[in-house]
Amino acid sequence: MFSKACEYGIRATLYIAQQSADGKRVSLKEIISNINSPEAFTAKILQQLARSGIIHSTKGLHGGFEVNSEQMFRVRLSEIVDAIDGNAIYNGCGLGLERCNANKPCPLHDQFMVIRNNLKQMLESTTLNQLTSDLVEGITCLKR
Amino acid sequence: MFSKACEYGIRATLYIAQQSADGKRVSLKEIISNINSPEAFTAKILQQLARSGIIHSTKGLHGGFEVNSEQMFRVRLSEIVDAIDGNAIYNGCGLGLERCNANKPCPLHDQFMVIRNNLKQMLESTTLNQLTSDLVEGITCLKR
DNA sequence: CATAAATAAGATAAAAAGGTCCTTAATTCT
DNA sequence: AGAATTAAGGACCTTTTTATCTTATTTATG
Repeated sequence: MFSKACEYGIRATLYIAQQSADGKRVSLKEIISNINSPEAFTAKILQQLARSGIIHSTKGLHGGFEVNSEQMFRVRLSEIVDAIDGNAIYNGCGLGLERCNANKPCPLHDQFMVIRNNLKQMLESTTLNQLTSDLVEGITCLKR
Repeated sequence: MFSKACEYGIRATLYIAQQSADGKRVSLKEIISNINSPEAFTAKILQQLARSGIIHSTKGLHGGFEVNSEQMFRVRLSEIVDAIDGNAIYNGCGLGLERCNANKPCPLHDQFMVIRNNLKQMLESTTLNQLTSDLVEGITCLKR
């Protein structure tokens, strides 16, 4: 469904958000050990997320990553997916046709439309904030 | 969503089914020109589909591919996807966790469950037969 | 039976995704 | 100022996916 980079990106962002909700800034090392992801690769993804305005990064001693309160409430999962995987998952044809639309649809056009719209709707309506509370309470987890 | 191989596999199978509904056996060259896919790569995928019992192949002069009537009514899209991409799209965790389940769910477990179940249900309930009539009538298409 | 037409199969190549390493830049503490 | 710590960035490597090339094998037909 998503690329590995996108999976790590979402998990990392949620971990950062969880800790930010607690007023804590976190380092790359702390992130990777809590989401179980490869260090250097995760660093690249975090750079990308920071450049996209999804998370905030600070260099130097006591630096690290955080999600400010504006981001906590504004950022939707769709924004992370767009930043890393692009919009092919919503816009592209499920069977790989270049120009597939209601006029000249592929045989699964309507069926895919329903599923993709559900996915799109879910990602666009879910904010970081909504997912952090269950994490904080230990109901959900980001590794294993 | 699906790999390129799977996209070509579904399109090829539907083209073969469409022609089989008309009593015609089709060659690799005819398939690729009608679904717009790379020749040698498509040949590999067709081998795999034939080994999996999804289509039937015949060697030699006047050979080619066809879908017999048993296959036409038995084969679901899910069977093609399973044969080429495996079941990760249904079974795997959306965020890439090894062991994600209702007891220790990832933050998107429930949301993904709904979407995946819809997809699974759609693929498992759709037969080749159901998709060929619209193709024959020119309502849907397999290239462009 | 030779030939042409067709798929099967194995080896190879190219491109993309996944991942690492090393140096640089920024910041803070002493 | 200098050392320590942290992220940023560029080059590089590895694996997987996508795709091709070459050589069998099969079969209908003149």
